[in-house]
Amino acid sequence: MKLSTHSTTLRRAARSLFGWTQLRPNQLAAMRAVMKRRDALVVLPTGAGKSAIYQIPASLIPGPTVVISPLLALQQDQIAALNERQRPELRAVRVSSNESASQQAEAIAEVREGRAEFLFITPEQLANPDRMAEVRELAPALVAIDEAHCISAWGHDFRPDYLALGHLIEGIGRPPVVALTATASPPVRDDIIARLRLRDAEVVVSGLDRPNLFLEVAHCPTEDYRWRRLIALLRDDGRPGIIYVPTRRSAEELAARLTDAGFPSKYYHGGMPNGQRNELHEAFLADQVPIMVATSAFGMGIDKPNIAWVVHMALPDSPDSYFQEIGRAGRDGEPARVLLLWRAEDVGLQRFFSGGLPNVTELQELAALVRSKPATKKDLKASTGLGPRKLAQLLALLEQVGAVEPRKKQRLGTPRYAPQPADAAAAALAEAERQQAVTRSRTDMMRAFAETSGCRGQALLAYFGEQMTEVCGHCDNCHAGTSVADDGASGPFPVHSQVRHPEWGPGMVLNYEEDRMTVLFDEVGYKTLSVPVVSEQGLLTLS
DNA sequence: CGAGTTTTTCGTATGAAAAACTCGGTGCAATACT
Repeated sequence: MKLSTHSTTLRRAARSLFGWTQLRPNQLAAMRAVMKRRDALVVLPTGAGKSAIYQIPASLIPGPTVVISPLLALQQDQIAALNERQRPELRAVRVSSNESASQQAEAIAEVREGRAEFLFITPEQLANPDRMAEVRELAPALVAIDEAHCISAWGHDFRPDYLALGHLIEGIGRPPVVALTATASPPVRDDIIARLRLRDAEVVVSGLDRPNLFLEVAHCPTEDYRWRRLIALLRDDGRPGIIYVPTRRSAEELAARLTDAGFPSKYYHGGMPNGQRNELHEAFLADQVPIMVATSAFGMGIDKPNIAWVVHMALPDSPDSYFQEIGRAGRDGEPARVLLLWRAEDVGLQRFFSGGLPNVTELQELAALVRSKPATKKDLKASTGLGPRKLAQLLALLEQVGAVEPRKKQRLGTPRYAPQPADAAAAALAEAERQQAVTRSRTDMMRAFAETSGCRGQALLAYFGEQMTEVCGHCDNCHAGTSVADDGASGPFPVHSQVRHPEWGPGMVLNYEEDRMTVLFDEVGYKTLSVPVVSEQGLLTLS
């Protein structure tokens, strides 16, 4: 039988390459999809041997593998881990702005000549047409997208090349694609599949519940109370942990204050020099920094098993970020605490981060400019005087509404049946409003999580599309006895069914909790509705 | 959006209150310097 042949081969390779005597059922299922050259989306908690899902099949499939990974520091760790094994079929190289031109050429040559299996690269590199052609020449047999949730989280404004990944993969010959992440709610999964243009993808999702994490939330009326709760935890648990703060300044101030108070701490944020960041990262992994006070920059690639607690000193922007950040605790399986200390005022900052709306006139002028003559970003920057950040945001929006498309030689042009600039600008603004509504509704969901008196494990997993029938038993509310068992609470529409609201348009039913239901609407984001009202007034219809 | 800081305002002068202003996350790559 062909399937079992793959299984045997995979098991053998796992033993020979990684010394593993067995593979978990989810790992094996995902690897088999890759062996069959099927596209796959894999959602597994970190530490569940996610990288091996592409690495083991890659070692067996003829032809190189392109690994698209978002952070250079993370790439470096992954490459080091592979090359440490000293196996030619696992050898990894990369091209990035960190390498000189000759180093880059050498890396490409190694892959071309079969001396290396893995080519690590960023979306930004692939967006360069020369680079894309070079990679296409290598005839990659597989593309792995690491930290695939970044597509959804970063595409819109932060790193726009993430939006174009589907296009970029087609540009290198469109081999089978395997996308991997530790966190992806059902809408995020849909977004990843759509943007990567995965075909008939095998979706592997494993249990997301983390029973050894004790989930705790405290509403803090004052800053002083927040501080005291933090100190109480630190006195209680001397093991290493991470404190997440919302701003760089608060990272520096809190680390100093804690150190003064007898809790030696370091701080970490994106505004620090790279060398210093690397040193701190390494020191933390090596148990030399007991307490790290950090912004969200301290995140991906922190694979430290003995993080015993994670505290949030403000409401995170979304359950997606929150889950990602608390997931770093307790990887060794030991009991770990996660504590969210929040104030209603925290929401203000998230509002700011969710950004202002673009100017319609600027959008229209930009659309007209590209229409008059295809231009590079550099040309557009010169002729509009817009900053690079803003320009990229406006262009991404115009591209999404079909008013701009990438052309050869880094140029941007107008598609054949593109809307007129005025219409394009209006559509782009509407798209920006929609994105903002969805982003803000995620913050609403985060706040709802903080305010619930029900089971937090259940609430969090429901957000990620997992329906728990029992209470989690490892959160403050379960402990206090206020969690209500979700006895298969259900309502008029099945979970994950598509519905339509007269005002909010189409949406997806996500879960039921007591007499409320959560629906994710395409246009306005997450909304919580009362089930009796929905039933009595016929608010929703199946679509 | 909102906290924190600076400037303006009132006019007996002082300093207190009001108003105005500023700042706030995540990283790639390439560029401009030493």
